[in-house]
Amino acid sequence: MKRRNTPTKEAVLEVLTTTGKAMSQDAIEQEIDININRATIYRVLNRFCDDGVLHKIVAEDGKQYFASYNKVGEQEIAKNHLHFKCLICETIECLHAEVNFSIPKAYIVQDVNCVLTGTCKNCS
Amino acid sequence: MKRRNTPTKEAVLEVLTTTGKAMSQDAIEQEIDININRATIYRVLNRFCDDGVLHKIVAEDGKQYFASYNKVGEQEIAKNHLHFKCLICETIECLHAEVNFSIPKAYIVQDVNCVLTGTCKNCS
DNA sequence: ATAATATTGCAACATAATCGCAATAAATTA
DNA sequence: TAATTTATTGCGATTATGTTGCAATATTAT
Repeated sequence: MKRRNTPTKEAVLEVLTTTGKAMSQDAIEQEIDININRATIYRVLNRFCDDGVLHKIVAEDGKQYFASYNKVGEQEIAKNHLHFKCLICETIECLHAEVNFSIPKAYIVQDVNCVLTGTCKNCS
Repeated sequence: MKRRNTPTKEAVLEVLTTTGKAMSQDAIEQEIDININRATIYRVLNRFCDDGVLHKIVAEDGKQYFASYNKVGEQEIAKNHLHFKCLICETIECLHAEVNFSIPKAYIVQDVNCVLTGTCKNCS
């Protein structure tokens, strides 16, 4: 399905690439000047995920957070990376660090979803 | 607050220690013969978590899964361990494997929530 | 047996996320 | 530029997960 450029998409993507953090739908909505419907934001976010522009993280609060692979002024983040949720500033950050583990080789790993919780470098 | 023994608690704990898997509230409810209210199951599960008997995992579906630290006939599982969600049999398993990562020391890690997705040893 | 209070069931509530459908708007074509 | 196609949006309704208040019940201790 062909994509079209809309103010909504641009606004959503702009917020995420600027902060470089993983944000929830309502946090994104608050950061955008224009009014965008909740359902629309979710659809835009999910479409970006399908297209490999964004990725989705589910935190221990059960909510979905979305983050760009490209933060402005930084290198692109790897597909398999860690996430850090700070309990102080309540942001979720993508870390340039791989997750390592050793499990029996009978297991076939397709995806890694790893969220660390604690105090981030700005708040410690 | 003192705890009391009830049929509900026993039934819930029995299911989880027998399977050794992480289960959601509705999965637990289905496995129990007697009828137990949804809210009650959640309260029992959360109380067990508070008491360190169970632990809670949030999977990428945003749902909570609960697992015992002690599976019958197996060694106790460590606090910081991996979880594996099989896409075939749709179970969540606690793995006897630690998560390793290296991040800047400014970060203070309090908790690790790591769920691998793929095909488990029984389904591969 | 009685009293104290932990536990339960029920209903209501809160929140996250999705979906159908009609209206709108972007991109393509004439 | 105008017309056409169809991707996108907004709205409302819906689903699902999880929690909470409150009265009724059941467990434990006296």
